[in-house]
Amino acid sequence: MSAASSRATLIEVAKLAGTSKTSVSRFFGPERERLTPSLQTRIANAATALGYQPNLMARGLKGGGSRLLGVLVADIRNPFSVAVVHGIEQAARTHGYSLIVCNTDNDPEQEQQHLRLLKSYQIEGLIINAAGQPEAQLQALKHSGVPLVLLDREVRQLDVDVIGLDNALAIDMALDHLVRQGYRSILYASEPPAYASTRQERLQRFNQQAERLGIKSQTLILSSSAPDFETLTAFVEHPGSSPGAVLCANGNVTLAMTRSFQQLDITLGQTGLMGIDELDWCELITPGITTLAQPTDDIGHAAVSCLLNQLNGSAQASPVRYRHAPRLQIRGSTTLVPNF
Amino acid sequence: MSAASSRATLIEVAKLAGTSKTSVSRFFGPERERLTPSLQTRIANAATALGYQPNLMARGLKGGGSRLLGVLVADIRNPFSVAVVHGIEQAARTHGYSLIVCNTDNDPEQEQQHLRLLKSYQIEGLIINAAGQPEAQLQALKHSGVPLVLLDREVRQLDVDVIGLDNALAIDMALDHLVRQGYRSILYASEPPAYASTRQERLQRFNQQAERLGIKSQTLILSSSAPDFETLTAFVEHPGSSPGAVLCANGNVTLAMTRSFQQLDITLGQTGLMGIDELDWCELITPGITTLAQPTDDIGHAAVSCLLNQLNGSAQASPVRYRHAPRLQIRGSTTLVPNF
DNA sequence: TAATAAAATGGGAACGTTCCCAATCGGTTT
DNA sequence: AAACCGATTGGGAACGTTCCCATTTTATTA
Repeated sequence: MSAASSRATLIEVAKLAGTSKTSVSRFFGPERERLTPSLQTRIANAATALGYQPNLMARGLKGGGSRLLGVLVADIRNPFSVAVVHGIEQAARTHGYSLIVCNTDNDPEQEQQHLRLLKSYQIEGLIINAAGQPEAQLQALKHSGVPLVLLDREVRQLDVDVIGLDNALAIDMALDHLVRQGYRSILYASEPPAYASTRQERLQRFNQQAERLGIKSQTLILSSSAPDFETLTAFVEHPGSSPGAVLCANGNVTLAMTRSFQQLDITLGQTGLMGIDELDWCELITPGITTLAQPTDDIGHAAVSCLLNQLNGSAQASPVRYRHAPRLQIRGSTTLVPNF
Repeated sequence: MSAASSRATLIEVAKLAGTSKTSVSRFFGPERERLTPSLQTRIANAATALGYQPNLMARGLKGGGSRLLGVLVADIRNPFSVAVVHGIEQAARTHGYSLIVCNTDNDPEQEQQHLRLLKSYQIEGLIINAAGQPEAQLQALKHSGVPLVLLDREVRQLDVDVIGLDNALAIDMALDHLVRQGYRSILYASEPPAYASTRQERLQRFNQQAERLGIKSQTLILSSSAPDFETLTAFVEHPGSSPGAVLCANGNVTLAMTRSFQQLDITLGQTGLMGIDELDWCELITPGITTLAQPTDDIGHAAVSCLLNQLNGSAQASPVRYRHAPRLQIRGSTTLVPNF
């Protein structure tokens, strides 16, 4: 019995329950109600007696659906990504789906590889936070009928639903807050915008709005190697006629900038610091770092329901672009204190 | 061609290549070398022409192995867990395996559910960071021939390989460091030790070694609700005849304690603070928090090779208990500075 | 009560692979 | 040149499920 526990099959259950495989199959599918109550209990008993677990591989093979969703994340060690995956997992579970989570470490090469793999597993849907521009592969997937949702980052020339932050709103909220707090010169720090639509959108909106609001603005693109102390020092020492603040495009940048502030001994608040993405430690850096928190669970849930909508055929003709609003978390790093 | 791209099957490739399904199957399996070079190229051409991708569901069904590993994590939002999963993913990928990652949110109920599910997917191995004590289910899995590896936490009465930190060594290193820095009274802060063997081991070793070293010691079990300010205040104000330090059992505790230190306005260093688990922000809290970093990638890799060993039949008779050494990262929070 | 409709159940094929075994194809040896 | 051997190739069954369709049972109507 012990070794057989993994082997209990539909047919064995049927035999024990004195019925046919078809009925047992129905019992475990959506047609359970079509079965006579007495048959239902007989099957239920037999199944539990044998410790039967449907073989999802077999089901996936015959077209009953694999009940698997693919999740392709660009950087699994990014807390934002993990938080979203957490949301996805919750939502998926309540709908009876499991996740194959793949991490590309921001490497387009690995991304291609993983995409091929996910296809092999007959996933019923794919949520992808693209690292490169895997346009061709995704197009192929889409054409072969696999529902697709882009997470956070768009892919050029690919007409599928996108779920993420309302980047324009986020930048507007940030600028509004900073201006309201008295900062008049703003340095926008971002990772290189190439290949990540989110970075481009935010950067573009920043430039646009800064001009519209008549703010003295400047941009700093972080290289992956050494921090750019010169630019930062120059900005802090000559913020123009009024106090300056640094706005960080995402959590990684906030981390890097906080480090730089400390190394250059820049006082938080006196020079403002604000970041998109909420992190555990933002409240711990005295006097606290102001952030725009993304509703990560909501984003995850939205991604899943988007997928399920497509699965149920109730897909929109034109792709949806679902943009979530951030939540402003005000802390000391954007409070201009008199210089003692 | 577009809609057919997902449908290209072994047989179609065989037909195009003018050969049999068996040969094509061999081409994609470990027996490729048995094929004539000319046949190999013919098949390769046909396969790429059709964009063929093996259907892993079918393979999993027929006993060729699902090439899937299950990973069951207790808390996916814990940076330590994510880091280990990252290591697991790397190692798994190089061996041609993919991951089904499930998160239990520390809920034994969900754990049971996920275990059932993973079994359904015919996973070839399971790496589990247990939330509860799912002894029965794991025993059953083991008996049905699925290789098992416990991550970080043991499960009672279950004889399988365990991979994790060398907890005794970690505590010893921490105490050694703290004593060397001049702290003579130590408060050990931990989450409730029930159901998490790691917590028990560390706590036990702490008590044991503190006594052996003749250190004034005390224990604080964090409740999940409100922080225990009284105990902490009392400890800081009456550390006995000499300076006191707080040792945190893991990253979560370090976070909670850092928060408490700030709220109670306790000066880091003057009262020591040290934690097991390295976190992004530990260097950012002035003057930096001393930690014991776990070699997370190594742990992930070890877990996978452990699994593969079992798969290759070269399993040890008695389970291995693989304990990794932490790395001491010294920062200002454990440097006793004169009180100005 | 017979005829008919509706509901419940069962048998068989199919999904795309792997594996076992049989068949064929080279080249050697006598 | 006949016979043989190893290497290479191919045909068919099997894996556990779902789905289509045929069959049986039950309920409804005339």
